[in-house]
Amino acid sequence: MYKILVADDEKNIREVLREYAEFEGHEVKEAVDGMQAVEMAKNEDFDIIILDVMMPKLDGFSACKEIRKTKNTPVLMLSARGEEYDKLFGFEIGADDYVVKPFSPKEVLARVNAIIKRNQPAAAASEIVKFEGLEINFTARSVTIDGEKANLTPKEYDLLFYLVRNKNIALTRDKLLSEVWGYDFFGDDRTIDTHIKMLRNNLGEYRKFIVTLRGMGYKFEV
Amino acid sequence: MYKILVADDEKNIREVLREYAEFEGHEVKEAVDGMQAVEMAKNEDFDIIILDVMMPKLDGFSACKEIRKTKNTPVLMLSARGEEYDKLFGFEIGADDYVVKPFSPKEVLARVNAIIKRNQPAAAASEIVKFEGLEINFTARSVTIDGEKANLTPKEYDLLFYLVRNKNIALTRDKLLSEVWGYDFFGDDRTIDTHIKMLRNNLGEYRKFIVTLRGMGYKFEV
DNA sequence: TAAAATTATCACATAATTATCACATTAACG
DNA sequence: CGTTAATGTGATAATTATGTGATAATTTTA
Repeated sequence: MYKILVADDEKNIREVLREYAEFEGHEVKEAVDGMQAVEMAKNEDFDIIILDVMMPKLDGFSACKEIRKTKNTPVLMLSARGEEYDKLFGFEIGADDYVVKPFSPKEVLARVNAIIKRNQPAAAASEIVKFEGLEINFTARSVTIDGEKANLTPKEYDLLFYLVRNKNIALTRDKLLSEVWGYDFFGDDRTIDTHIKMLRNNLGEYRKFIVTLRGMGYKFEV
Repeated sequence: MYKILVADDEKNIREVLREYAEFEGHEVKEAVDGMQAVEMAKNEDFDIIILDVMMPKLDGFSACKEIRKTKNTPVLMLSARGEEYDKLFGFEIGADDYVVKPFSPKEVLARVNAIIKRNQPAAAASEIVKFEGLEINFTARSVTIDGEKANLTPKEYDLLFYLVRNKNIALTRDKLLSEVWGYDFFGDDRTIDTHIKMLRNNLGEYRKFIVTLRGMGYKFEV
């Protein structure tokens, strides 16, 4: 889900883009002129801003320049057909892409997706592993169970992530304590057991991946 | 050493990748279309799979999806320049990275290494030995018998692991007691016999590897 | 600073493992 | 072949480890 700002003085343009974007699950805000667009862009973090070139109060190029002074939000410019010069100028001032009216909203959305992905290499490289319905996103530090977001505590994340990164490896309590709790933790071994218990409760049916190694510790087995 | 599957219908692509990968000490298998890639991926455990997007029979995306149904093997996609949407789609269906043709084999290998490192930091270090149908994984602290997971008790693991680590060496009861039970164990010699009995029961036909040395002790003989 | 959330510890319940014993079986040796 | 010593084995009591709910201590958040 992306947060998109659409700035255009034509109501029907804003609406057709909103309709398509919302259909794809994105959140859309609208601005009716360049000034308003700059204002909103400075106060909120958008994933992308769509700017019409011809707008009242402040044109698209100036708005883009202004926004770029404070933020690095990707910008897609819209303009009337044939204004080739505009296009070039658009790229010069740092627009990420350029679409000529009349456009197909589908194409605009495709470009929006392309720009955002291009600008967030982290999202593409995000480190995710999946074991059946258990999805673990190391980068986002999130876990989903059958698509549902799990709500783990920090220690539970740390413990699960360590187990998963060392999947299929027998881990002693000592090892877990020193790696997850830190070498300077001098508490009780059994603390681990309690956290394993809570983690298992949170993992539902996928608790099965955490196996007890009697007399030793635990491991994440897949 | 990684096990790599390269799936591409162009022979020269497969060969250049094979050459580089083998130079780095990896093992390479080839598939000439998507169907074959899926088949191979399901039957063997690769460390990474390199899929061309455009392949006969089954395209790279579909192959990736299909593989992901049963395995979590990392996938790197290859495609022709400019297919920007392909790239996005590739990430969407769970590819781990994406390289555009024409590529430098060096870059591909660098990415392969990066992906594998972040996916399995330790899997490559797994210490496993196999005697006929008896597989012993020291790292995972697990034993399988004809592919079936054995369920051993802690002492049974310790005893078996010690025997196997000292295979073909005669071990007296005293030695076993002090090494497996610990120097501070002052119990009965015969305790060992009982544990040998249970271990044998658990090993099924592979009990044959544990031989009795009358008047002495036991050894694991292969 | 108070309230909420998280974390560590404890105590008890439950389950699994272990050591020992008694008796059965086997091998070695004259 | 019979005797003897050693090993195999089933049963079981004793021990140990883990699961878990409750709660105290701590940290985070509002």
